Amino acid sequence: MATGAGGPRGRGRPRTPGAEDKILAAALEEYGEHGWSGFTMDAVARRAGVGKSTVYLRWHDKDALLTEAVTRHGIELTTVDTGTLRGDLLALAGNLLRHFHSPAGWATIRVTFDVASAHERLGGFSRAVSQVHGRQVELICQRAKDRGEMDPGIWPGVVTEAIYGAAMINSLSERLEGREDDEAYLDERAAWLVDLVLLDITR
Amino acid sequence: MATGAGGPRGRGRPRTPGAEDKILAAALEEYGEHGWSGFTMDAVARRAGVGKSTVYLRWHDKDALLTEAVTRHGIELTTVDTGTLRGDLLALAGNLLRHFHSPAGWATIRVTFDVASAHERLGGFSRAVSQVHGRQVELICQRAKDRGEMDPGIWPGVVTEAIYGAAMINSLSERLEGREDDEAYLDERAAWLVDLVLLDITR
Amino acid sequence: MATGAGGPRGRGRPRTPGAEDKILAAALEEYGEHGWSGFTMDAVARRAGVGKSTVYLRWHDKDALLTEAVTRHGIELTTVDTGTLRGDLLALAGNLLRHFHSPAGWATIRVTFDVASAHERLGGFSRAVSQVHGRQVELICQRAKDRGEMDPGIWPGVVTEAIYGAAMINSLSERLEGREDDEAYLDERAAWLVDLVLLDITR
Amino acid sequence: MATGAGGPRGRGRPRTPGAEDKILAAALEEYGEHGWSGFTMDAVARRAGVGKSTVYLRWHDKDALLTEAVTRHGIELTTVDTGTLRGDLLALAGNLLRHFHSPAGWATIRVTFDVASAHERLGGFSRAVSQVHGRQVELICQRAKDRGEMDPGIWPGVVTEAIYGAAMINSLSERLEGREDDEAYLDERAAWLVDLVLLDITR
DNA sequence: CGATAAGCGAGACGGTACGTCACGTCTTGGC
DNA sequence: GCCAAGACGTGACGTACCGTCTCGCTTATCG
Repeated sequence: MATGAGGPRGRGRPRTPGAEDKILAAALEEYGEHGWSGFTMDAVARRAGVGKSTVYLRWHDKDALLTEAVTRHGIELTTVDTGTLRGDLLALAGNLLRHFHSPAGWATIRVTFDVASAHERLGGFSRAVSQVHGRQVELICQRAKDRGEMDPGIWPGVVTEAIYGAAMINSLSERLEGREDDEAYLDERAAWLVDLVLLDITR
Repeated sequence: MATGAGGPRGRGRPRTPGAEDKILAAALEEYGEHGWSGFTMDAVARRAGVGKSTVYLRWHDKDALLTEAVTRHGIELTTVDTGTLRGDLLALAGNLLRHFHSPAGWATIRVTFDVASAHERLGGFSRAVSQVHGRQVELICQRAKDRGEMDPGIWPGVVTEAIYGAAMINSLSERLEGREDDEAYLDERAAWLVDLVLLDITR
Repeated sequence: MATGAGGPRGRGRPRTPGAEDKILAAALEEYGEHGWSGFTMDAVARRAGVGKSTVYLRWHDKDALLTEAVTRHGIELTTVDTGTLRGDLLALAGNLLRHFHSPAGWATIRVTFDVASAHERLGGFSRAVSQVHGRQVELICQRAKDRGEMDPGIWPGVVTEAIYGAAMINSLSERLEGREDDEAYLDERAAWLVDLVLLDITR
Repeated sequence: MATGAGGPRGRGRPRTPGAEDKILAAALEEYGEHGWSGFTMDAVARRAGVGKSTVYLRWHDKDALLTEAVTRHGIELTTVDTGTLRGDLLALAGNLLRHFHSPAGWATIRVTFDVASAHERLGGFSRAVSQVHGRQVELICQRAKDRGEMDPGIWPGVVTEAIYGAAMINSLSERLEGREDDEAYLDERAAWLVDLVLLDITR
């Protein structure tokens, strides 16, 4: 992961400010267009208009770059406090479905699976994904529990797995079948999904 | 995909019968051990004890080999007729969870996601996955409908997506957290999942 | 080298009579067109209209085939008894120049040089070339000595080397310069060459 | 042929200075030890201690590398001004005989013949050989003509062909017969050859 | 005549080298 | 000391050819 800003302000030329964002964006675009094979560091550097050394100065290798590129965009997921559990979950599920249907969101999924396959280096990324994504659901559940909408004994992971799993499989099957994006359909699926989850946790 | 059997019985030396299976098995093992990067055709050929030409004679490139290796093993999933919808779904969910936790099953997922990302060549594979996996659920649902256990108006795709999505996300989260396999836990999850689905389709 | 005819007349199907000549001819043509690199056994077999096994049944490997193809054609060189040393040498030199300018003759030279570079297996070929070519000159010289035209003390090798070396370098330089074949020029060169040799051996 | 030195001084890392010489030397050694077959680019790169990309960056393919390797060493032939035509020719003939008996010189011959067979790409190499080798003889002849030792009407090519052809055939026949190198014999042959040429051009 | 044997065209086989390409590192001059 | 450019050593890619092998077939001799 890139060395965060700040630091003791070294002596030489400072790192070009916009470089990191340009590179991360280029990485995501390349990954989206060409997939893992066909995703080359040279192409990323060329597309970002920087030299390879600038890339390798910030990320140790290909995996690290791609992982962070994907994490950054996956992290943008936010939730709103609508006042009801159903409203919160509806917003989350809708965002998630839309996210997974976007190139960046889809890339997130793929990288997550790749990372989950490599036992050695999953530390940072899995933690990031688990925490960032899981945290949102925990917040929602906590609010619901505070309001008395939800049994305090229920583990929020159940909700997380249900929503994320459904969104993932939905996105996958649509892609396999070549279906087109359809906002109304996504909303409908979100509603169906949330009601199912509510049914389950109040069962 | 390898040229199917049969044909007009060409004139030259026939292709070595066992070669394809050996190569596919070697491919799966290599993929399981080393992941996509680190999966090399030379290693597959060496492990299978064949020359590279023998591999490339059957599969056009790395992707094609891996795709078929994974499809073959993903296709082995079968179901049993236990006499009840719940029993059928329990067997399916249990098999699926165990499958996705195995190296070959996990590889299936990864390759499926990769294939779903490449719009050009998903034809054969996505059809295979959709049909083979979807067909099992359709059979189960048809039997349930015949027995009057299930409302004929329900689209089996709902069941498929729920079970596969849950199995997938479950396998993913276990891997991300480094959890170990646990038969009892898998059975418990399967039961929980099936009951959720039943709750949904009888809602 | 191919097993000559005759033999005890085995039991199985006899070797197809014309095959050897077809293969040798095809080999020479391939060599002439594509050189050593680009000279492939598959192409030879295809051009000759036979299977590879038919080729390998007769020659142990590529070298052996090419060597014999070239030897066969190099061996066709014959001389005539014109009654005078100068006439005999003129005929020989003319034939030789023409031979080296033909594709087959040029191939002979190239293969000879290749063979001369491989110390292990030059046995058969070098003997063939030395004897076949050297023998002609020896015969001419013997007749000349018998007629009293030539000092018996002169080693015929001198004549051989002079004529063959000149013909070889002549052919080489013409090729390097892209000059076209020219019968009259060849005859002129032959005459000049022979007179030079005569000058030398009567010196 | 490798891009000559100089140039506009590009921006990236300069090509490693010694690499070309190391590679050319390694190529000659490999060729000398293993001949054309058995001459592999991997082995050349390994022996030179460089990567294959470094080789292919400079030479387009195997032929180009070998051709230049041989040209470089063939070009080293120089002559001395001994003050007499016979002395100059003796020195040249001696050098040439020794050159053709050395592995590098012999390789020059072989490659020259190969190049002379490929009509497409003989441009650079044949010109190099013709000019470099022919130029030496022209210089010798010019000096002889200036001194009045040689009829100005004689074309120096006659001398070139005679000396080079004799040296070539001599080296070839020695190799075919497996004769060992013998300095005294080479000098004797050189003297005999030069006297023959002198006899001819003063005839 | 049928059995036996070898040649034959076709082409798959295990290897190995080809020439290309990407990785991650290193080395310039310029900023 | 960061940067763009690009050469470097390494190693996998997918192709092509080597020399061997295994088919089904043909063409001979021998019993």
